[in-house]
Amino acid sequence: MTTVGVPAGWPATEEEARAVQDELRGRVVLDERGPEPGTGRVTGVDVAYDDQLDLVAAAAVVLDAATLEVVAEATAVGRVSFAYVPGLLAFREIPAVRAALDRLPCPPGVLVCDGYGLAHPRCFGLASHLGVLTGLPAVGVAKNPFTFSYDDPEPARGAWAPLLARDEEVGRALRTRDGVKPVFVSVGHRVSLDNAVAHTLALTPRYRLPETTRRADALCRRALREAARSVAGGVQEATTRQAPTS
DNA sequence: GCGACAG
DNA sequence: ATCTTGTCGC
Repeated sequence: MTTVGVPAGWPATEEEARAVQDELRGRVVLDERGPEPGTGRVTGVDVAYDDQLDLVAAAAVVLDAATLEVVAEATAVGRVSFAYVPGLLAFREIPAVRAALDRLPCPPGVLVCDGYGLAHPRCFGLASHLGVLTGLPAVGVAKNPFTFSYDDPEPARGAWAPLLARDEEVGRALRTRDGVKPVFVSVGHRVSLDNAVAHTLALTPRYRLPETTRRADALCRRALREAARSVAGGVQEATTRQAPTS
C-alpha cells in the first residue's frame, strides 16, 4: 500500500492555518458562472478517517455530467495531516484529496466538495481552498448549516432559502428532495451561486446528496477499510514472525 | 466567560 | 468524521 505524507510546509498550528487562509482567499475567482450543469464532467471528492490508526483515505470520482455515469475514480491513503477544527477543515482533508485527484486519468471538470466554500468564518472554506489550489471550478455542498442561519425552504424539491451570516447571503439552503432536510450550497471557485445550485439539482435526481458525494463517500470508506485491513494484517504478520521458536 | 461549530 | 439496531415508510 502506497501512502501519502503531509506536504512540506503544511501548517502545523491553527494560527499558521488561519494565516494561510487569509493569504489565499484573495485568489478566489468569483466572476465566472462556470460550466453548465449536464455538460462535461463533475467530480466528487470525500475523505474518511480512522483516528485510532492515524489513517485517512480520500476518493475522487468523476461522473459524466449528462448521464451521471462513473467515468473514472481514484483513491489515496495517508496519515492525518491536521486535527479537526471548525473553520480549518481544509487542512485536514486537502492533502489526501489532492493525492487522489492527481491519480485521476482524466481532467476532473467541476469539483463538488463535502462542506463549504465562501460560507466560512474567513470566506475561505474547503471548496474555495481546493478550487484555488487546483485552479478548477469548485462548489461546496454541506449537510449541516454550520454557524449559519436560514428559514426553511418550501417543501418541494428545488425550493431554496438564503443561507445567512449576519444578514449576508453566503449560500443557499436547497431542497433536493420533497419534504427532506435541505443541503447547504455555497460557491467555491469559478462558479456562481445560481450555477452551483443548478449543479446540485442536476446531481440529485434521486437522493438528498449529490451523486458525486455519494459515490466518493462510498469509495473512500472502502479504501479506508482496505487500508485498515492491510495495517492490521501487517501487524499480525509481524507478530507471527516473532513467535517463539522453542 | 460559555456554548456552538463543515467533516 | 465515527460509534451503532432496529424501524417507519415509500
